[in-house]
Amino acid sequence: MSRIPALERRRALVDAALRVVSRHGIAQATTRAIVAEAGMSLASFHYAFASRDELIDELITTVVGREQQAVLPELVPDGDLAEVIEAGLLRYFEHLRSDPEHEQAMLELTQYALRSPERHPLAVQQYARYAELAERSLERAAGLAGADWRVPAAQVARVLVAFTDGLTLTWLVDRDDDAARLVAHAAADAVSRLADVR
Amino acid sequence: MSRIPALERRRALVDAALRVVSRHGIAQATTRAIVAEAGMSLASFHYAFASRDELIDELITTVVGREQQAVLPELVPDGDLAEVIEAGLLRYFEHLRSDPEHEQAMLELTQYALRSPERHPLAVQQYARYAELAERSLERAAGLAGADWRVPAAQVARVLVAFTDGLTLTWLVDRDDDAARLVAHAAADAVSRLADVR
DNA sequence: GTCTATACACCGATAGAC
DNA sequence: GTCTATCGGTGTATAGAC
Repeated sequence: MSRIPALERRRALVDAALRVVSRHGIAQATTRAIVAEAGMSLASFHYAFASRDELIDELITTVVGREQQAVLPELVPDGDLAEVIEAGLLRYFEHLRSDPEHEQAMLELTQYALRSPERHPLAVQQYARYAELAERSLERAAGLAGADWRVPAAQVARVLVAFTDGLTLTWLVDRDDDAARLVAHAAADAVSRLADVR
Repeated sequence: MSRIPALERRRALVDAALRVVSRHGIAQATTRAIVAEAGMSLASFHYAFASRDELIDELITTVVGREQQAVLPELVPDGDLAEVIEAGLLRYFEHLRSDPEHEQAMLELTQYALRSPERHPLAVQQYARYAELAERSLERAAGLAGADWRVPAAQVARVLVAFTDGLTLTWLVDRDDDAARLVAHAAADAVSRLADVR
């Protein structure tokens, strides 16, 4: 068989790599650990990927797209703008609580990418995706609540991404649900004030 | 000489380790790289520390205390509460801009600590210190601006720490100064609304 | 106490049998 | 195409000369 098995193999290895990074961190995600998780031999790895770095690159890029649905999903059309945004943030928070290791893995992959000039663009692209997704949600939220952004929505989106990151990181450290919900509430309030009610 | 040289050696190694982590990331902070940075031999390392992990633990704890001054310094007594807080956040942001690698190193050390049960408490302690420091600043800020916190100041402090982290992480990725300043402004606005003016 | 030399485990990557 | 066996390199840690 020519190419499709190789692609499936790559996919299986990327999935296995994500599981290993989630469970044990990127430092422990050696090629050996990854092929063990995927139930393959070491040589099969290098048949599918030229190097470990190549797999990590693919892991970073593919994993971002996969998570797009969960991070900022459909907004509930009840309430004013702040409430709509807060509901979105709380929904993300529940996603974080249900799979903390996954978000921890995402943070580690980001910081890993920041450490090499060749991979830094991957992190930039990753955050651009986040911001793009947040922007669309914010525009829908403003539409639902009958408001208009005073600041460009793209910039508001960056603020929202920053708040989400801060919530994630601090919660991963202290696991304080109340504090996280307070962050969500305060962040939603702050972001909503960047819009005018029509 | 008996003990003081050993302590000085430990200090020199911790300093060297921080420089290596800042420049190249924790993954590259091998014992070899650290002793090279400190100008020592490999054996000298294990005379001062039982293991690499022991040094990393000491690095995490000592480095937190050192940075306390810079993170949230004296507040300027002009303006209302939001302005006072924003000035503090912007001051932190200038600190971040002046030495990005140091803050990146702090984030990496935190995430490193999160990955092992024995070290997780170090991260908790680290963030407790941050929160404690932020709490004192917030109380002084409320005093200056003539306001009272509706929510316990300790909880407000956690929100502020989360916002600071989010600002740090997103700026390290995109290096967008305007976006970071917008985050600072929005965060200061949000946090200030958790207080009542007297 | 401080060095050089080295033990031993594990890393990424590859050769070569099948 | 897929495996086992292995290479060359580097990691942490230590032994032993000085």
